[in-house]
Amino acid sequence: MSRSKKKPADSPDDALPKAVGHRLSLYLRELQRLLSDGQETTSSGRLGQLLGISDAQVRKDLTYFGHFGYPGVGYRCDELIDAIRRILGTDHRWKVAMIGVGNLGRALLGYRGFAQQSFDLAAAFDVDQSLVGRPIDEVMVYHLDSLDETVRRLRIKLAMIAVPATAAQEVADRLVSTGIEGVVNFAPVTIQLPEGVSLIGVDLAIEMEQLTFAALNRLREDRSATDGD
Amino acid sequence: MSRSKKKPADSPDDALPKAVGHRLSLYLRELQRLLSDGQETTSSGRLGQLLGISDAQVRKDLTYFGHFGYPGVGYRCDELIDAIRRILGTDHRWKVAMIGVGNLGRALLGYRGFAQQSFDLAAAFDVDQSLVGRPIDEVMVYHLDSLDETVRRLRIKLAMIAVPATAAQEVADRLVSTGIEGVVNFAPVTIQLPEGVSLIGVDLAIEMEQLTFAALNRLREDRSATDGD
DNA sequence: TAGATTGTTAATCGATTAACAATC
DNA sequence: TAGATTGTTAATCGATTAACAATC
Repeated sequence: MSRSKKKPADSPDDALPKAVGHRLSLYLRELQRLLSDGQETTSSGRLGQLLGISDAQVRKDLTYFGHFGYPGVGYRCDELIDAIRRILGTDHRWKVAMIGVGNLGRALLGYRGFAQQSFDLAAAFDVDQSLVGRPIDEVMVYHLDSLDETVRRLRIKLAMIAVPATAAQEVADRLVSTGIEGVVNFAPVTIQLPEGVSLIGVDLAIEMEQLTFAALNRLREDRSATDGD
Repeated sequence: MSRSKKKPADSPDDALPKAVGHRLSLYLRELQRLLSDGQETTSSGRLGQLLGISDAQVRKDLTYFGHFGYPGVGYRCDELIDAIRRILGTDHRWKVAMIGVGNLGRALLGYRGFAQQSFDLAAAFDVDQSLVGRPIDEVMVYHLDSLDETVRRLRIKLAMIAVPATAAQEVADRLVSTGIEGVVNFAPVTIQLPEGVSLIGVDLAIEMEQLTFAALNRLREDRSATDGD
């Protein structure tokens, strides 16, 4: 029997509920801000208040992977930051490839927020020969033909797809064959990946749609609340 | 009594479950692709397959706001597209303001995907005088000081925040006072808005963290699946 | 008609919240 | 000690799935 009934505090044996992941990132961002504001400790109540969720939710999320709190006191920001980074996998750095150096890809190459959270843009790729061979924001641009060779040589494990929708699936397939571990797809199209590769889709037009949907939904709520009286 | 027990087919009186909104956008994107590929009809099974969700889920989502299907046949793509756009609010166009014309803001001004889904970038704002007064990608750049006046004059209802994290909350507050209806925040910080304004947060570093989290979670799953045997 | 697929109900599953003893 | 806050259990809530009669 290689395993006890209770999980060890800091290396969970079971997958965490899906919804927890995103909140962990929000906790981390908030904790980093609190710490840089000079706050040494905080509480589930405070954290929940800042993020608009309940204190019980915060504590529950954190207990999935250990016991970091001090009853009567709260949590030490630095300890909790370290713990969450371990869970998210950002306690070490990751190399990232950018595929597509058009409008959006170029902007993302210049975004400093990635490096701050342990992601290093290690290479960019495009089919436009006029872009190849020259760095953009200190990231070298390679021809897409060298994708497999370059990704393997530099040991890149993650990629962002910022190519036109029509090319996204083919690029994704080529990335998979390099042995990549995860992909963020910015192209406005659903792509299919095999089981073993993580996929996050970010569609900017869809985010805007969620805004108008929420605005209309608010009207629908109001209507049903005041209706029938 | 102004209302029957059953909801009318195409104008729901109750707010839709939160999780449904995002899937509606995915259905819409897929339907538009199917239609442009010449598919006149599709089915819940096919749609679910393309998006990796169950056929029951698709049908359930669609029945929240009506009966569009033809038993034995499926759904007409064009009808369903129209219906979903009505629900999302993209059956008419929306004017959008971009606040912050740095790296990211500029890239977003050039993104054609917004216009395709009914969002028109109507004005951009920055504090950098050297940018003010000249259009970028056909969008005029105004000084942030004229935010209130310009947003009201152009009847802009939505905004994107692409300013540094430290300025995001103040910009958000100023937007609220113009009477804006919704905001997408690209700054990596939590901002607080009053009840009546919709807020979507898009943090690109957090999306990357979700990728590494998912990759590690996969390992945790495998470990617990093969463990204890 | 036989085959396909919807709309809908009931059962299941998972996630959130409330409550409180244990702890500092 | 009194006050604050954790970790955890049980109750609640909401979302997903399975199943199937109704329909074309």
